[in-house]
Amino acid sequence: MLDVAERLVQVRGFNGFSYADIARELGITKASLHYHFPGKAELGEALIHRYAARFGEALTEIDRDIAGPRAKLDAYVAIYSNVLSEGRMCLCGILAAEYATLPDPMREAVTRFFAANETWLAAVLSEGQADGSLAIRGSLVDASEMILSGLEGAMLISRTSDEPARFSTAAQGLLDTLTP
Amino acid sequence: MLDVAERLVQVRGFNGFSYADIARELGITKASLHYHFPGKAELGEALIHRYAARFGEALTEIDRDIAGPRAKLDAYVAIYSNVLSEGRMCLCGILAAEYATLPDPMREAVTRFFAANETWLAAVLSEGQADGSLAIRGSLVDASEMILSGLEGAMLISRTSDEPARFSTAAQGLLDTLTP
DNA sequence: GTCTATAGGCAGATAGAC
DNA sequence: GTCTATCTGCCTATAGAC
Repeated sequence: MLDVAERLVQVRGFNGFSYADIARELGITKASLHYHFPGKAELGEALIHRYAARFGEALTEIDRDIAGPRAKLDAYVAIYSNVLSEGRMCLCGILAAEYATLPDPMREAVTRFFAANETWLAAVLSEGQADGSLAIRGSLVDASEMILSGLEGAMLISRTSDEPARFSTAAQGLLDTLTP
Repeated sequence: MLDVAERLVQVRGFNGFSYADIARELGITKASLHYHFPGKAELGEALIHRYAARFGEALTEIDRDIAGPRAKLDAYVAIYSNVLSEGRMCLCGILAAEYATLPDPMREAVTRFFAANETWLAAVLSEGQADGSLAIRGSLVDASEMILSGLEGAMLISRTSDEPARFSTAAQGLLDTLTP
């Protein structure tokens, strides 16, 4: 159920799907869905928490399995690429667009997701700066924000285009600006 | 009426407002709105066309009044900053997030808007490359896509944060990557 | 151009049986 | 946990008077 809802949000947005859509795909009724999540707000919160947790695990795996700041950044971009390959937007990216219409708990969860990503990015950039493999102009925080923004924006725009490679070229161009 | 609708879309998204919202703000009835635009799809199309036309004029003014590629890019970023200062997202940026739910004519208009922006950006970058004031890695098209994506993404993310300066620092960082 | 009135449908949500 | 049945409210949209 969360899988179906997640996909619907990532493709159509939080205001672009209904309980009826989920119910139809699962072959159950809307009423059954309300048993698991009393309201759409609670469902939304659960979706973000699960997504953020999974994302956090992926970042931990990168830290554990991949050596070298640039390789870590490439792996980070690969996470986004995988999401996009299914026609999906980043869950929190699409929720950011609908931010003004979201209930408070969802807003806070979205904000936390971005903050966590920037913290991780800043650590990788710091590592790259220390070993000389990356050249960062300005502060680490600003550079992290720029990368996160650039990737979210590239996902957003590339979904309006019919060129699937578009995201990858934009993302690579972004990372290449960090090459000494 | 278009002004009110435009603001509602930019703040809440196309699926996040209704005819009733516009009617309430204008002090008229929903039925009156249908006289001007038979359906929401037609209203949406009109909004994009007007927005794109206004944007195109702003780009023409930049070309006419501002000398130097970097100064032109700064002026380009300033357009985005002004939009964001009112808590709004770029109209086509927020529509890109809802792309899967949009009627075909709106999709095409959004796609054209981005293409026009990239064409303009590529011309400015080309000028900067020719006079040596900008250093572009990779193709002009790729660099243009990166800038457009970066700005749209920075708008998207900065609206989830309470730091108003966030967009500007990300945008400046993006442009600074083009400094020789 | 704007109104009243209303249609028809779908939204999120609840009660209560099984 | 899932169902049927139902509610209330809002959605887009239309007909027809002024």
